[in-house]
Amino acid sequence: MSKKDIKDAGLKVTLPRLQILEFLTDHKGKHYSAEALYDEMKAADHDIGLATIYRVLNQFETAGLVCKHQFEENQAVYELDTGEHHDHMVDVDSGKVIEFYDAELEKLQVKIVEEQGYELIDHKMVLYVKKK
Amino acid sequence: MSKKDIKDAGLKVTLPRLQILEFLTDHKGKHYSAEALYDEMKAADHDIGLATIYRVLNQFETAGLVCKHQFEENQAVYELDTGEHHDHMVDVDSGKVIEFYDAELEKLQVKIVEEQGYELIDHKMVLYVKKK
DNA sequence: GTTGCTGCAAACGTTTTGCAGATCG
DNA sequence: CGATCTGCAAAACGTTTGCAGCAAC
Repeated sequence: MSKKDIKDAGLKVTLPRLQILEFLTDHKGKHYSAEALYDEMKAADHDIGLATIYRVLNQFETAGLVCKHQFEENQAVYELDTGEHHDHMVDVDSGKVIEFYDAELEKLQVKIVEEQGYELIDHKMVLYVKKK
Repeated sequence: MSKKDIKDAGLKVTLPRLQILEFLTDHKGKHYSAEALYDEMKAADHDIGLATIYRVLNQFETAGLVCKHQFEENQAVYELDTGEHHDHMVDVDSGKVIEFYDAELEKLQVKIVEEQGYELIDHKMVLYVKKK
């Protein structure tokens, strides 16, 4: 139902937006940098400029269609937002990203911030790991 | 014991390095961007080029003398590494950074990665919070 | 037809680098 | 004195933006 999602975001349903959203939908759980997505689009014979990729990803992020992460400090990556919150571990050897969700961890975070008199708005968590 | 730390890192004890390390030592637990540090050095009448600040911070990070964090996605900040691990929460209204350590949280992370057959190498965690 | 979108190239802010001269040991 | 370091300016990097033409509705 990608067209509807774009429309609901108050955006025109254009070819670049459809193609990007379709690609991310077909690759749920995978993470792409703007540049990587640019190459993927080119490989699929979709001629989209890099600037458009950035613009569309930002719009999609605002609309809650994609999530943006910063696993490496110099480049952001994006993935489709499926609505199911999860955190990530990155295998430092292979670069592989593993998604996980841990209810206890989520609860603990709320507890920690409340102990300090705060309310949890958002969090960022990446575990860097290595195969045993 | 700042001179010794610099020497132990295999670096020459130069004025810029001493002045930067001294400043960070005098401001434990505070976080500075390279640019902010540059301004602080200028304010203290220490004429250090921005490129040198970056170079020295990178060398200090490699040597384990300072920690680098990415609270906002466009600018890294540095703080003295006191050897005591801690995580951070950022007040989204004031920008204030609060350090905390939670043993349970640390244990839980190890448990989570071990369940997946991994070993925890490092982690990155920032809680974005708001006063209640 | 009007509005909003796209591509291109140029601009941006942060960080890195090449190099000639200065400093450390 | 030799090795390393510094400052400067220029380059590099990922990302954003201005603008003229194009696509969507």
